[in-house]
Amino acid sequence: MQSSKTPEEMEIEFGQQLRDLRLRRNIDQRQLAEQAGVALNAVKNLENGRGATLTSLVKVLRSLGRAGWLKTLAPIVGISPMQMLKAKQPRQRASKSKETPHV
Amino acid sequence: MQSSKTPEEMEIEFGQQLRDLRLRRNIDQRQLAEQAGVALNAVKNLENGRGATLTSLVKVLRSLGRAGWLKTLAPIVGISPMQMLKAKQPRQRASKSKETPHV
DNA sequence: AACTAATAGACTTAAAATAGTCCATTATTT
DNA sequence: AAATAATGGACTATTTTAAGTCTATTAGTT
Repeated sequence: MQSSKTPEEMEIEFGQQLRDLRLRRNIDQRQLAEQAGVALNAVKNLENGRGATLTSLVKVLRSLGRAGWLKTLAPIVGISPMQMLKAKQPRQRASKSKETPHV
Repeated sequence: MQSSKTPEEMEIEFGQQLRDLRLRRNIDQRQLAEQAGVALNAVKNLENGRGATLTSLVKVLRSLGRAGWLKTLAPIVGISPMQMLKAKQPRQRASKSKETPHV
């Protein structure tokens, strides 16, 4: 079942997590902004889900020591060593026959 | 050891993961943009790490079925049931004594 | 209870992203 | 190998965010 949260709600909840991480380090928004190299307003926007850029997010995550999280988006789908031998080079573009897999 | 990648590099690698997810579903950028409710350019920006908004990212993630990933940023730090009883309400602001924990 | 400091919100200007369109390039198909 | 379709890149106008500053509120301290 899809949680059917709106993008706005999701941004707010996401911001709460960012705040959580910051508070665990016990630094205020101003300090975080400084360390991350963004404006105080950028941090406010992120934590309150009021709209932000991916760049601001990345800088803040680095500053919070959670940059590694960004690498966990697309988990590797492992294939057996035997199959690996005859594995084709991965697609670089979507193929013509539409609507296929649904992973 | 910090990977010391620049924010720019990180955005590019992140975009490659987004592309990966899209290709697993075998849909093209145009289809993804439509489904997500963003412009084709927004998808291009995301996948090529050329700058994007958090809103665009959230919409695209939803469309790719990876909205749940957004909830995994700040893992819960569990405490024992006994300690839970006397647990104070969590901080809502950073405290005065600066530079403390380093989680 | 009074004080202090962290955060929210509004405002302005500059910078950046979105949306829409067109053309060039290149992977994939046939 | 030729045809087709997916993607990259550039461009313009519009919208959104960043950055900087100020004020109001309120959590946390003393």
